[in-house]
Amino acid sequence: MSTSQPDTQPQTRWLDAEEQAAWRSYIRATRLLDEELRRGLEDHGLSHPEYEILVRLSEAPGRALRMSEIAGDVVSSRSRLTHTVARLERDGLVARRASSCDRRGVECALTDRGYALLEQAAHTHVEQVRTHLLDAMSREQFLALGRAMQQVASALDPKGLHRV
Amino acid sequence: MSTSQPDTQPQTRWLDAEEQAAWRSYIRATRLLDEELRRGLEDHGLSHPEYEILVRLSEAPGRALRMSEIAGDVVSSRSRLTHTVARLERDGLVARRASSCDRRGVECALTDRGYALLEQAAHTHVEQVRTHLLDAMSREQFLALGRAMQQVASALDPKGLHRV
DNA sequence: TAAGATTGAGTTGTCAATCTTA
DNA sequence: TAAGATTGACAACTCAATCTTA
Repeated sequence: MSTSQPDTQPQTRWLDAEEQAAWRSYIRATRLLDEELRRGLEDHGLSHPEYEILVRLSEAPGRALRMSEIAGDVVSSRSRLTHTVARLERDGLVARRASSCDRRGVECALTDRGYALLEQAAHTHVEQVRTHLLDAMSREQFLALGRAMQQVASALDPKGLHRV
Repeated sequence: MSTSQPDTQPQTRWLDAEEQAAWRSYIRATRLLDEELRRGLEDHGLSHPEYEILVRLSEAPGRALRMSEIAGDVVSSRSRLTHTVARLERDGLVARRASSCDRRGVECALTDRGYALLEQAAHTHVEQVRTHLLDAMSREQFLALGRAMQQVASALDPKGLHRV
């Protein structure tokens, strides 16, 4: 859409040429990177959302988390998380059990098989992140990018809860 | 996955703590922003991929492009583009016709209805981009982010072709 | 009444196979 | 043979409705 038109609708703050170029670079790079990472994980039979769930579980005490905690961590709707975890469970990578404290809740635990697969996938994945993101810029640029994105995340989800 | 383990597999360059934090901020912010933008466009009956296709068409001479050009622009597989454009055509937002020069090709043109819808959706969308991305950081931060992402895009797709 | 989680129906995306023309 | 584009089968995601317990 044009960036500097007279603006018949009220108060739309269009992007100027530089902002627009930056925005398009952002969109294009995120799309290309997503695609690249998807292909890397595909070789291990994992989608990116699935991979991230396994990562969070691997870092949790007892390698287990409640469904709602995972959903907040990986920015997923509860519904999507249920479907995704159902697949992971079908493949024997995680196991679900009723939560001990809150009987409405469900705990999801990483299996040994899940951990083993994650160990393999992580090599590929981290190497890809480094190659395509870190190696494309200076360390300082990357850390600055991280700070900027942290600000974005905080503004969109101040409590880190990611309510859906 | 852990960031500094002994590394039994060869030559995996793990992320250090700062790099890892930056990477997670990036992932989290992009997920949250995607979600937010999706909801904004939903009110206009458009997905983000659909919106981007309409934008590219609106900027093209004659408001028309070949399918393969669109695919490169918006980083989509040909197959996905065909499905998406089929939906846009069903809704009367674009129209396809055989390419004049190359009879293998197909041209896709924005309809008046498509342009009108885009004009409306663009207000919402641009306002969201500004609110959630631009307003979350300084202008210089944002332009720096754009430069970094431009480097990433160039590395992933040097010719700007996005071969799938 | 609300929170945690799941379900099923419909939509969108992926992959491999196919068709047409260069 | 290869490039442009499409197709259909299958997988993943979204939304609204449902079920259970707090």
